[in-house]
Amino acid sequence: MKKHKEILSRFGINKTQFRIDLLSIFFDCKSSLTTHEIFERFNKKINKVTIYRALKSFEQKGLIHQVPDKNNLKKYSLCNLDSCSPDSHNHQHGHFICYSCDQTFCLDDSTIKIIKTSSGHIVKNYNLILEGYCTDCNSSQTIFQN
Amino acid sequence: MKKHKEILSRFGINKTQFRIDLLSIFFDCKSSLTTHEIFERFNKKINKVTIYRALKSFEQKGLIHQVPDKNNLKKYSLCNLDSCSPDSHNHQHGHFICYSCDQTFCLDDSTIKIIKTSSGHIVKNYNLILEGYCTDCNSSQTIFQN
DNA sequence: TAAGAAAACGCAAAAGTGTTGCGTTTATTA
DNA sequence: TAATAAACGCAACACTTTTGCGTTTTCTTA
Ligand SMILES: [Mn+2]
Ligand SMILES: [Mn+2]
Ligand SMILES: [Zn+2]
Ligand SMILES: [Zn+2]
Repeated sequence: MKKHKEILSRFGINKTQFRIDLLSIFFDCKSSLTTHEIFERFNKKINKVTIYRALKSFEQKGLIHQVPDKNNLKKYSLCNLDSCSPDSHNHQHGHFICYSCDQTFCLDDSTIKIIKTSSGHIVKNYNLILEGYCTDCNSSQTIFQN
Repeated sequence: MKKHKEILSRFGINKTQFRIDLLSIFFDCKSSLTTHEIFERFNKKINKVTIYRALKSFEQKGLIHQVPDKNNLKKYSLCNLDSCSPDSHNHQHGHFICYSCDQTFCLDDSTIKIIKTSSGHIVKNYNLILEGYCTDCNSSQTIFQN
């Protein structure tokens, strides 16, 4: 799509077919993506090293950010492209991790409100991790409801 | 120490020398520990597999809990031994991760206050991650202060 | 639009973390 | 003290991620 090419240019990334497709996958994705999930979406036609390098580049340029994952995998979500750049990622939002499907969802500011009082440390960024059962898993597995 | 042996018994873990030492390391540690850091503290005299299995056991029995880590490593901190057990871990506290030294600190309840409004998900647990510069790193690297 | 430079790519190898199987040792229980 | 269970060391393995290098593609600019 035209928009995706324009974004890659703006963030200083060469417009290869793979990177255009990768960006559009992130735009379509409601939650977050692991390397393996991306590999699957390309029907294993792309080299995994290429995926790793693209993700690292996207992250450095401010397109995507890592999200917490219970299985210690690298997992990424699209940034707010207005507030992130090669210079700095600016994230003040929470993440929801589903016990059942392991997906990580970004939560927007309206979903959570945080009030923090002081400690001895200098806080530059924060991330609230909520754990539980996502809407999809909850509706299909009422056993977990209480 | 006597206290550590008593705790291991109470949580159903055999009192081997290594596990006694491991527990006391966790008691001494102000922040959190990776497998590698534990390996170093034993001067590489202990097999890494033994460390992995001890950590898994400690976690299952309710002695330690995993904490978030920027490098996707397994990292653990001591639990509040009054509120955690083999049956369930009960954590509602935040963690502070230092950009400079990578250490993860547990924050007690008085440090943070969280108010969360609803989303479509069912929340079972939460963990607030604060990022920035810890007191030690901050005092030695004033360049980061602003 | 045709070089030349820079970025991205594929393949192979390696590094790093964590797991599993199995025989042996150590601790607990009775 | 003998039987049982837990913990241990070693070797092998699985898996994710990184690095090196030569090739291909994209970008720049003249
Ligand atoms: Mn970002
Ligand atoms: Mn706990
Ligand atoms: Zn789910
Ligand atoms: Zn620090």
